[in-house]
Amino acid sequence: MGRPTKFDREEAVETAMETIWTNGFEKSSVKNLAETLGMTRSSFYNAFGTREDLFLETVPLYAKQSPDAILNEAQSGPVLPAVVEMFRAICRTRAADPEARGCMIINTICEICPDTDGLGRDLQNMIEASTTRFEDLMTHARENGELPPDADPHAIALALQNLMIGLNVYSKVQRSESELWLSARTTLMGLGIVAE
Amino acid sequence: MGRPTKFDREEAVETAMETIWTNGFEKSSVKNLAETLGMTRSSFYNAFGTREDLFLETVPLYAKQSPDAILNEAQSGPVLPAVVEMFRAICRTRAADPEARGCMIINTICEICPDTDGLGRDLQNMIEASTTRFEDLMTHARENGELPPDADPHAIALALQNLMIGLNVYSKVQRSESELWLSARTTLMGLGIVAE
DNA sequence: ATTATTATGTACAGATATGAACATAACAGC
DNA sequence: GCTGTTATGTTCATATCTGTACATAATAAT
Repeated sequence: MGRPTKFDREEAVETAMETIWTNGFEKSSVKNLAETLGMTRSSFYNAFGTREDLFLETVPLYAKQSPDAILNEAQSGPVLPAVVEMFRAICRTRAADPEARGCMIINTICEICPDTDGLGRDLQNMIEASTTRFEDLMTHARENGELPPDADPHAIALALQNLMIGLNVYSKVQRSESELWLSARTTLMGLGIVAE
Repeated sequence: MGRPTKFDREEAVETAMETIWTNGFEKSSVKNLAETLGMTRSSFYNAFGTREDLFLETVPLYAKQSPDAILNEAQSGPVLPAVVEMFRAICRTRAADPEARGCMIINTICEICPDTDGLGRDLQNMIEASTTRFEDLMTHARENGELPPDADPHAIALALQNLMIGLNVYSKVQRSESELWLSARTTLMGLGIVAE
């Protein structure tokens, strides 16, 4: 029913993600995006609604390939090695990116926050969810005996969240993987997440 | 000699700083800035050159009131308390800003980096200088006996630099001073910068 | 084939941006 | 008063961007 779309939506969302990731949200104008996607602005508005709508549609796709995705897999057994591996992956991935794009989500936060309503609110919620995930993992680790009984999961989670944000931004100017990892590892050692 | 300027340059630079800090570098167009400064674009170009030139002119002014300015004062005696006080000041200042603007320098890095030449290069150098300052302070602290002899000033400096970047960005979505400080304090305790 | 539905293309009207060219204004010094 | 110098104002030529409005094209269902 109705005229069929000339483009593949999934493909378009992925292209949009790459464009926004590379050029930033604000620089990715509707005109720019529509041209990149090979359609008129008219079709863009019709297919995706606002630019913010499309951005939100790219988020799950981005999340799938984000270094922190491994933390979403159900952990059986020790959790700290997975956390360490994630931070290692952040350092590796960000340093390996020749375009030094950092993290699309955190870049967008830098660009548009503060913004209590709309997209800014959504981004804020994503960070909150990430922090909660860290806290759950730390609580689990304490129950596991991976962390001492007097460890504070909430405090550690906040520190990890900050470390994660920092690395993704720092990687834009600090292009050495080993220096990034030294920064992360030193912090993680202090937090008792990595042993030696 | 020549027609006198109608505006006070220092005042104009400060206004420009506030504008860029609040709205971001990219959103501060020459038109926008010129209007805010009460002059035509023509006068703007004549007085300041490019937008990047003006930005660089605002940097020393920004640096003067930045929370990390206290680290530039020559330290006689213990250095770690000054470092702790600086991180406390970052949390306090960023949380107290009703506009949640974060740090002007780091915001601009997020916006325009990667960018190996031009303004991006300058910003990269600023971060490098900051890291070196941390490393000097940590070396000093080790000689002072404030840090153990086996402490690694370089590694700690990288961790502190990352913490600093993280806090300034995190503060845009985490608006609670106490949560920010808990994040920072937990990291600092792990690094042996703050005792209890 | 007609109809309803949806995608797409074109056009409008206005806002914003850039940088340069050129004229004009206001001063200092001779 | 004239001249050189610099700040400022005006205008030009373009380009980008936004959102909407309306026409057209291509399908599915009847």
